[in-house]
Amino acid sequence: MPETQPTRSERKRQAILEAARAVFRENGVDGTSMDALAARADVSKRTVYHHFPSKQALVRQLMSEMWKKGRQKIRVKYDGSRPLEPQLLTVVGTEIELVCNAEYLGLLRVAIGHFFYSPAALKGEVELLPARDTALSRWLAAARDDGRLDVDDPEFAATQLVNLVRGACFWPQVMGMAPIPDRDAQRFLAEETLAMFLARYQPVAVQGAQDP
Amino acid sequence: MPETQPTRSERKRQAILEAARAVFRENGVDGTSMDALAARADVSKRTVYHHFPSKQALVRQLMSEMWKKGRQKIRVKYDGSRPLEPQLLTVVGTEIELVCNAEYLGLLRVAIGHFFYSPAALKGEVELLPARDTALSRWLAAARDDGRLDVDDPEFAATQLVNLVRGACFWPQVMGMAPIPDRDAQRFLAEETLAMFLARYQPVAVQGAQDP
DNA sequence: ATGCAACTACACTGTCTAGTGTACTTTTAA
DNA sequence: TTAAAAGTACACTAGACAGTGTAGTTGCAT
Repeated sequence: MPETQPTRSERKRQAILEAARAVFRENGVDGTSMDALAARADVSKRTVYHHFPSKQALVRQLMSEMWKKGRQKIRVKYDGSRPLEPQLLTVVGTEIELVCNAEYLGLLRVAIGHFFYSPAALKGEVELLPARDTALSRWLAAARDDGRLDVDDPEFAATQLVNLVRGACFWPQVMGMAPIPDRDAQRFLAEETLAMFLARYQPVAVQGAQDP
Repeated sequence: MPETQPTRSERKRQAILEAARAVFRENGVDGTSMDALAARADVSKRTVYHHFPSKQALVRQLMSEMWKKGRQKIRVKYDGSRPLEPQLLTVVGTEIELVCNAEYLGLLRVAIGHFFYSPAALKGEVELLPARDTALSRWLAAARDDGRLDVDDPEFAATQLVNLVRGACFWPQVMGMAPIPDRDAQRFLAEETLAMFLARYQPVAVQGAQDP
């Protein structure tokens, strides 16, 4: 059988969603007419309305896609038996990876642009990120209770950490003012972020090495 | 003479600008009709068009106000004869103050919302901030050449510094997702930012104190 | 082949809004 | 006082756009 498994209807539907992702990211929801969207998807406007009852519904579909993506791998479990640095590097690396995902970033841009003037709605849509914050702050609190970090306020420290990341590879990209960093730049950012964070919060070694 | 010095015309003009600042910040330029704006300014729509030939012109006026505000006090001069910490604290404090100014922040929100989908225009309008970045990175380079900071890449270090600030008191406020921090919170942020930055980049003291 | 669901072209409605025209009133400056 | 400048109310034009109605066409499963 040829690779074109999905039915024509399904293909059209995907073309519409694909076009919506692209054109909403570029010009915004309000900046895109349904006529323009249909043209971009190479589909008649009537077909768009066949698949989605309204523009709002189309937007909601994209939002729920994004929401699913954002929920992946929040698991950050503190492990007292493993050295601190590689654990934290994994956490930071995961955060960077998520946020450097082109499709996720694009959808987030759509959401932020669309809800810029509805702070309540925006807060709701973007609060998958803060959910990660609290996971991180719990991790930090665990490390502190274990005597391996010198943080007074794990919540504040967590926001410092994510601010170092997001300032470099989230906000500029959401604003469309900088390209997504490549692998090397991501690795560099992770390492430097970790270095700064540990310089601030890792207890000074009392005598010998902590991890032999 | 009574305190009402300015002419009626001037008062109307100011009322229009004031209303524009408020209503554009809340609902965006595109989300605000000229009728709504006139009503908010308690002025007839025709009067708005007496003072400003078009909506665009009104927006431009607000942008140029913002631009003027943003240009103030970029002077960061490295002084080899003064201790490092208070100098840098001043720099960080100034950055925080600017960015916590309600009116400036409001105008920047208008600009960002308005130009969100015109990255080129947005870049132009917001690049007063990056101008500050390079001033800061020159400062850091000077401190390094003086042997008082251990930075390899002053530009990167500068963005780390401003990211710590902006992640806390710029982006959330521009997005309308957090209130402007009060004096105490600003001071706390400045101190913690400085502490983290110096923990990372201040050379370890070789023997005695560096500043007696 | 045939019937149905999906698709297309296109005309159309209703609403919103930037900006204008006009006739009249109020403020201000000479 | 008076004339011009500024302001007001309100009706209006023109364009954009979400969404609908319709009549006819295409793809596909039986």
